[in-house]
Amino acid sequence: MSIAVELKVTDMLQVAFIRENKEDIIARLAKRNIDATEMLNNAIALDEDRKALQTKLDNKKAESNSISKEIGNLFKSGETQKANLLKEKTIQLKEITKTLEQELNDKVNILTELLYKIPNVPHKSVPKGGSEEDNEEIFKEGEIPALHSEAQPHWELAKKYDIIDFELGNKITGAGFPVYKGKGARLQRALIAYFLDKNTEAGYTEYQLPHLVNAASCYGTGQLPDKDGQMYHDSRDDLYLIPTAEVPGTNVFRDELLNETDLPIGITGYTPCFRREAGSYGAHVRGLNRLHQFDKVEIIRVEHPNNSYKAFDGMIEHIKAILRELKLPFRILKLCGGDTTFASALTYDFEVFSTAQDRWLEISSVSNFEAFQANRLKLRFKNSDGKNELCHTLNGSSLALPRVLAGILENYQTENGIKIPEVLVPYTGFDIIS
RNA sequence: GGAGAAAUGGCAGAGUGGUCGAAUGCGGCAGUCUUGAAAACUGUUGAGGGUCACACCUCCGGGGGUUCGAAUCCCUCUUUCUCCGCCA
Repeated sequence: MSIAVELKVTDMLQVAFIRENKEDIIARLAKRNIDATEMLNNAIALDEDRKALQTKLDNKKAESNSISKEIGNLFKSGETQKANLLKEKTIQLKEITKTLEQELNDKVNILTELLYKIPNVPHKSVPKGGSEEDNEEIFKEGEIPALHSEAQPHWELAKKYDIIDFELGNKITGAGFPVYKGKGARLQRALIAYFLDKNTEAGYTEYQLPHLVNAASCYGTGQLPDKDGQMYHDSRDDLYLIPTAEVPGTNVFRDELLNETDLPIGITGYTPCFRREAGSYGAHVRGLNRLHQFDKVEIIRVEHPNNSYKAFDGMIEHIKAILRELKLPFRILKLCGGDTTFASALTYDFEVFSTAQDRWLEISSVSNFEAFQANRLKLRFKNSDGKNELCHTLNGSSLALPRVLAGILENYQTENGIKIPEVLVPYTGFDIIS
């Protein structure tokens, strides 16, 4: 199915932006190691064609409209013969408009499909780079604990204390679908409740969202067409299992026209996330490091464009505060162009140090999408001039469960068992797993 | 699953073939009044394409059809509501 048909996209706002900022866009997309010159030129050329066709068609329609009006008047004044003569003429016009319409449609489809493949333009501050090697560490905090000599990675601990069963998940579903048991399950639930509480305290409204979404929602946030194949898809009903709460959460605002005073909006929600992770394998995907199904609490913001980067900073501080409370050593990376996701203009990743694995684990990703998603979502607000303007959208994990859990298990392990971070004890009801 | 009703601008809600992009109300914006605000009154206010600006074109849930002409008639899909049935 064509994308344009799926989404009824007629909005060409993006092309106007491309035309005016072509050089700047090319320079910035170069940070993603993409040479967009040809793509942008194509888009502009296609749009020129589109306009020409549109004008031609419009003129034919105008002609046809005025004749119809005339016919109406002739019938009223009883000049039937004249009217019938004119009818002949409109029939010819109809043929012409029909072909033009078809041509225009095809053109729009090609253009729309092209536009959907252009990723967001990175923020000025984003470093150029092709892979995670080029990410910039911009912040680091917390002490890396000195573990006892028998310290183990979390998958060994999970087995030892019988709190996560990877093999059982294998039987029931397949690899990457672990089963949490006993205190493991309880700890998981505690973390979810704790994160949601922290987020609502910070002013986010809690939502419970659908775990399956339609294709339009996936286009809205940019998972389609970019991530087709990475999502689980039910072809019978053409629904996708959500890869993140970002998709249903941001699509709450699809096709909305807000008042300026409605902004900012912040929502939070817990959902499981489903990812096919096609193509990933190896030692780094052991245990909880990479799963097909995992839990995550997400925060999502809709902001006035003038305020979105300030809001971004606020989200970073919010997540810092949570990690401080959990007393986990963490660092923040500014992602380089190549590592920044398709829809994002600026992304910071939070990583927790896993002492037993001696490596950093990504536990949160905070992004400002600027108007990229809003353009696809048709999410606008009426500004003080009375004009409709695109909002900015942001989101971040607050937080992703499995690796936080891995970090806790590994960093809090002692010879007597795994201690529970103080702030979680009210939620778990126990203070050690032994 | 069965029967019926409905889908119109930011919201509510009129409109059954040309004079309808669409009454009216609310909301928004501007003004009068006020020290300021509220109330009241006056004016203004759908979206997109296109243009230097006009003109012009498109949009009344989606798609298709009838007609010279469709918000209005027909078909179809989707969604919502009411009643009945079933059910965690």
